[in-house]
Amino acid sequence: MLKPSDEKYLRAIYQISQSENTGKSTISELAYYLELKPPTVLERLKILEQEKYITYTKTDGIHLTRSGQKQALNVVRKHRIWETFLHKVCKFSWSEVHELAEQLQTVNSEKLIDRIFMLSGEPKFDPHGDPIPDKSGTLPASERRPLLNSIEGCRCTVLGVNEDSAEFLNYLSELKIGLNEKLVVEKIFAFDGTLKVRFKNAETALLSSKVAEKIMVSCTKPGCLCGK
Amino acid sequence: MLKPSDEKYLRAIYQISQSENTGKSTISELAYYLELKPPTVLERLKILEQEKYITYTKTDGIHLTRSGQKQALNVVRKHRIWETFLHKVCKFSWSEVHELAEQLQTVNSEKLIDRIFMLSGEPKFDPHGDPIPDKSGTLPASERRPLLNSIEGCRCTVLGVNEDSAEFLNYLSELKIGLNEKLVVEKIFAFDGTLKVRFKNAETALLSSKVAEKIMVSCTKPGCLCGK
DNA sequence: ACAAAAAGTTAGGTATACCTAATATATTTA
DNA sequence: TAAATATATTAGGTATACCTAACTTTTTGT
Ligand SMILES: [Mn+2]
Ligand SMILES: [Mn+2]
Ligand SMILES: [Mn+2]
Ligand SMILES: [Mn+2]
Repeated sequence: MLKPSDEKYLRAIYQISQSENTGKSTISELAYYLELKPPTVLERLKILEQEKYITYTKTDGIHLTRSGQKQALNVVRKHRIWETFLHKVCKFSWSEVHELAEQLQTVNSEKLIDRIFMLSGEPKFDPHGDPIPDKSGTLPASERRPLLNSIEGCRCTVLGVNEDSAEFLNYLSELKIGLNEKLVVEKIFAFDGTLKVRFKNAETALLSSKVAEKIMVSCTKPGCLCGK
Repeated sequence: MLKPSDEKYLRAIYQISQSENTGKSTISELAYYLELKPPTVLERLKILEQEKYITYTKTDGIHLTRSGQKQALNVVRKHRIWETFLHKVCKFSWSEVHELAEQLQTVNSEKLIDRIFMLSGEPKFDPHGDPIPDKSGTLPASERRPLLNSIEGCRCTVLGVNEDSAEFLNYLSELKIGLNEKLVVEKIFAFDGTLKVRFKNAETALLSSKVAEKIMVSCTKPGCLCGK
């Protein structure tokens, strides 16, 4: 049985590997993500390596083994189910659920996860639009891509975000960007990559490339070239 | 803010003080209850004493201070609300909820407790019949007493139990004793205090004094002398 | 009242999970 | 390519939460 702290590490490694296109993570990234210092992380990685959940070499970085991947997906499942439950059933806001789910995900009962998943209506995606793995670790398909990869004219639906910090999520509220929001990419300013988007209600907003990179969307304009 | 482990100690001290009629607890009782060794407990008590949650002297045992009592009641509140939620909303059985609630009670969010309390229908008693303190620490009134204190002829309703071990709760299921069950004390055998009780459906059971001591009831026979 | 048993206490030890400071190794960048 | 910078590693330290073994004090039974 995994310790709560193992679960944190494996989920973090999984998340970082996902957001990087390299599929790996490094000690300093992990340390930053977990709010720990590099020596602490290194020490722990050695144990996770002994336990065969990861491989680590300086040159190749940190990779999940098959077994580690399976464990990580299970933690991700628990985390996202709790987030969904908190949002749908307990009526917490989009930006409150992550922190609470971090605490709740440590509770050790598959039966409990099953029940709260049922109570939440067994959805495929969490309140941030992230896919919920099934028990075998399979993720439901989606055509998510960063809003940043848009071309002018894209009609997108906001599926989720790639960052969980309250700071970021509150900023999105400020910008009036919410889950399942539809928006049109009206203009892209080549100078710094800023996007001008228009909402359903005809209001517009300017999004920096830093923000647009973290907003995950699917394009709904038929025949759009954004996905190449 | 209390550490999870402080909360465990304070709840344990509260529970023991309640079940003893002396209103205090001792190191070895606590150690037994928490499944720890006496030196571990002693070490911790010194810290809890420094933090002004308890007083401890060898002669007088362990007492909660006013502040400790307040904290303890809050933990009890969280614990019993989780138990209620697990039973009523998640459909866990009477005997499963305690262990899970021990894990869940450590989660730190008053708002979450409020929400799940609401989802459970804001009841006054938990699935074991124990009263749920309100936010100020006030317990709803009830005339609970151990079944053991009965006299022959008592008509009782089972309100709860004084022990949470799965072993005990499963034994009760075996004996067909459940919450809100009505029973009549038909005979008390002076030799060892064993009680013969009769259920609504006319079946009977023999309960050892050890079991009867832990079953909490209220007597519903008008003018019964059991309560003196 | 005294021996035996129980409860409490002290001393010293382990494992975990974190840290800082110093050093070594890679990677940038001028 | 050499210096500057970033990243990884080693060494050694702290706090917490547990333990056993040995000793002391208190309670209990005869
Ligand atoms: Mn999250
Ligand atoms: Mn999420
Ligand atoms: Mn309980
Ligand atoms: Mn209970």
